[in-house]
Amino acid sequence: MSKKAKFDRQLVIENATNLYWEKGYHATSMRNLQDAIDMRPGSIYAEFGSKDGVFKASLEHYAQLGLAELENLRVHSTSPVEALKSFVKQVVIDSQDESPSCMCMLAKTVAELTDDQPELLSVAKSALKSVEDQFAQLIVEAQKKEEVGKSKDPQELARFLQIQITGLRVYARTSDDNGPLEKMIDELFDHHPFQ
Amino acid sequence: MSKKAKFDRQLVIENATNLYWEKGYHATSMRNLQDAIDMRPGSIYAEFGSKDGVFKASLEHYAQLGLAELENLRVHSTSPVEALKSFVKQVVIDSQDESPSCMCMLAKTVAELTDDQPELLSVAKSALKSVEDQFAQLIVEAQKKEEVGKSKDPQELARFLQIQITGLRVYARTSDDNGPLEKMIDELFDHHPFQ
DNA sequence: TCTGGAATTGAACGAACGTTCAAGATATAT
DNA sequence: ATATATCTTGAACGTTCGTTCAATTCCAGA
Repeated sequence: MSKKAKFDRQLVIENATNLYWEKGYHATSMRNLQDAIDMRPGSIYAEFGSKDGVFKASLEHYAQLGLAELENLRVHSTSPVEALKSFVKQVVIDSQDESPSCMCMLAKTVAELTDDQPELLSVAKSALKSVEDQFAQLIVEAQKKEEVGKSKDPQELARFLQIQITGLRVYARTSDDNGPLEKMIDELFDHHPFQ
Repeated sequence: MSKKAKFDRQLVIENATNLYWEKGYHATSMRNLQDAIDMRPGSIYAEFGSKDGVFKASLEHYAQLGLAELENLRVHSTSPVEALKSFVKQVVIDSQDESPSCMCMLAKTVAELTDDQPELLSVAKSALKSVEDQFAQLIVEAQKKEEVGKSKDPQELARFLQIQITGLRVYARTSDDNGPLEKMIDELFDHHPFQ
């Protein structure tokens, strides 16, 4: 019965994500959002409830993007370690030109928001945790293939990787020379704690 | 001749820094600031020119704080490497309870701001660079004392350290278990690229 | 073809934003 | 004691904020 919504929810969330990713939560206004997703306030509030609602949907979409990309690299690589290395290079190096921000949107959110926004904060934190868990799974696979020593704790290595990525991405934002970054990533998996 | 300003500029900047450090640039309003530093708009604008002016002064004050702390650890340690390790532990572990935010204010700023605020961004970036340069100096000292191999590039190690700190601090914000962090910091200087 | 219900629109709301400035207060020099 | 240069105050400015909602548009089912 009656009318069907005419906007494409997936596309709307994509556009919202790109805007929030670039500008961050506080610097993005509802009017910026209205322009970016081409919806009027009434429709936005009917669909998402609030500015926070759109942001939450964006965070979740962003996390899915990352997990999907990781999965994509996994199935297209023979080696789990190579998949991880490609992922790191992609987010640290390639994202500088191709993405709304060279920062990880989740890290950016965790850095920006305070406990005034507990729900958004917790969405970002647990999304980071899921990515870390996927890293750990890939490391388990790597151990099965003897690419990583079996005495290593996968969760520990995954945490290490997460920390490297965050540090590298922030650093990438402060510098315009990618040379050192490439080199650091190449060496990442060749030394402690990986080897 | 005539009247002297009655507010304590140093104290005002300290309070402003703590507020901006906690909430970030965009989430801090001039009215928040007025309360935190106990000044009325007229006086603030006479002294700092704008919200950006206060923020810039805060960034510079924050950077000086960090450099001073590093210097303090240097003169009170026999070993440069120990000074660096203490610094890392202080900013990553201790800052969680004692500071307005467990994030580095400079990294937080670099992550939050876009090129819409080129001057503030560049202040934050170059402050990060000065800290990195101080790290490098300490590493040169460490090399003289044979605590670090002389074949290593001090600037490279300094960059590595900067990246570790940033990564660790963001991670600290996502997790409430400091155990892994302590361990990672302890191991930081015992492996590649330091050894 | 008509109609009922859902989706869309955009003007409008009160609040808060960064900033200005005239009026008042105050310390110094004479 | 008075004059004056400077600092302080806080009301007010125009703008933008997140959000609401009555009016309108639109389409599926009869």
